[in-house]
Amino acid sequence: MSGLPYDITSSDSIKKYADNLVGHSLAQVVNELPLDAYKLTNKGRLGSMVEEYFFRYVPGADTDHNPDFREAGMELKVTGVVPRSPSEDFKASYKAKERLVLTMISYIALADESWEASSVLKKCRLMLILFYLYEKDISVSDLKFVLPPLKWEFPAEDLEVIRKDWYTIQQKVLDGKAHELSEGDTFYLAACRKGSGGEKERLREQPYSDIKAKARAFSLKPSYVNVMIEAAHSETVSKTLLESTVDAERGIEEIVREKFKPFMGYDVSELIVRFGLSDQNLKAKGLFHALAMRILGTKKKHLPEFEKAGIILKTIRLKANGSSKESMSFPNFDFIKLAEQNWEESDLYDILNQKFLFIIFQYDENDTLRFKKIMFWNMPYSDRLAARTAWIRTQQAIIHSKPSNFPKVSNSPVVHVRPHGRNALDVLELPDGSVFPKQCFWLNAGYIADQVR
DNA sequence: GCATGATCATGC
DNA sequence: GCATGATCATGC
Repeated sequence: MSGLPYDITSSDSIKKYADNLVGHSLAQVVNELPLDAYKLTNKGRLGSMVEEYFFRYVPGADTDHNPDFREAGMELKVTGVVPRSPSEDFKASYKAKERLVLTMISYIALADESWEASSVLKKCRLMLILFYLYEKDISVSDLKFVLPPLKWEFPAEDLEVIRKDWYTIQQKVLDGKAHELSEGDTFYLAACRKGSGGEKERLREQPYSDIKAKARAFSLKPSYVNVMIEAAHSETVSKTLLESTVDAERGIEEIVREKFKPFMGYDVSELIVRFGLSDQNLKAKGLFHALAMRILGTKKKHLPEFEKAGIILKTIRLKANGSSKESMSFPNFDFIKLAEQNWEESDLYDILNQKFLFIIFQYDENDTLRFKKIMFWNMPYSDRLAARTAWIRTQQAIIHSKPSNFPKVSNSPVVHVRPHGRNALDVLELPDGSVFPKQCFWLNAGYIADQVR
């Protein structure tokens, strides 16, 4: 056995291990970095340091253009991103700092290769890309990794464009014009300059001309890397919860518990980074909901299994003392419709008969919000009776145009009624023709805390 | 443009 | 410190 915390033959296992880097710098996740690592500011060293100290993986001498993780057939790439300016109308809020260098070009070898047997394809067919936030003059050990690691396989159409690019570059070499290569020659794959121009350039030989050419490497253009960054943002782990009949046999509840279990006790801000939500608006009120869905493996707001089972996912923030920070809202109701319904045909009746999945967070003594646990819940019968009483009082208040009689926390033990619109001007009509701010039923914060305990 | 899933703000 | 009223970012 390798003794490594991941399976070197499995690209998925390697990727999963790489998740541990997200939100951190190398110095934060590796206990014993050599001292000089803290002084290095040459970003080019980061890739090999990640390989050596994080993956603790040092493959044998590579004379044959194998990918870094030879057994898994996957090349590791570490590349810098910088924030996009807010005005740029892109989803991702990072962009590539630079082109992504794939492998050095040997003009001599290139002349005799075919694309299918080329060193660049052999090495980079499958890549694991780690994105770090570029900062000037920062030690490489302190650079933070952002975005989820991206396991990248070129889409077939892209690979075709790249194949043509590769032949364009090769043709220039065959024409004895390696010294005239330019990044503008090609579309996705480019022959980029390698080595700084300032110092005495080390020129290279080319096979069909005596003129020496600048050292170049195969690279993906920054624009292409930006597409990869988009992909890292939007990558979906899985669309469904139950990925096999084996999962299905174990049941929704167990699978869900398993998904959340690894993150119990985690600082929520850490999870937000790990699940690629860090660059979204952290004030979005659906943030924790989005986080929960990502832990479940989807970027969407719905999971088919939850839809089918009628499971309502709700997030709860508890204070350090165990009381709930907020009451829990439901969709707003139509006054006129509610006035005409029976309890059994009401929306609230439906909701309270459904199964809930509570995702529970709690502030610790240091005011750090941590993921505490999950809980499947449905409302006990006696509490549904209390909710019915509140619903009937609400109906009476509507019928008699007395919104001030809506049940309140102070006079209703389980649910109460409160505004739920865009603002006070977001109104609906009452049966008497007047309007009133939209309202909805809320589970009392105190009641939630009791149920969670 | 509105429903959704929430959190924020304030007054008692 | 809680109850109540108000509002927000987002996705469909």
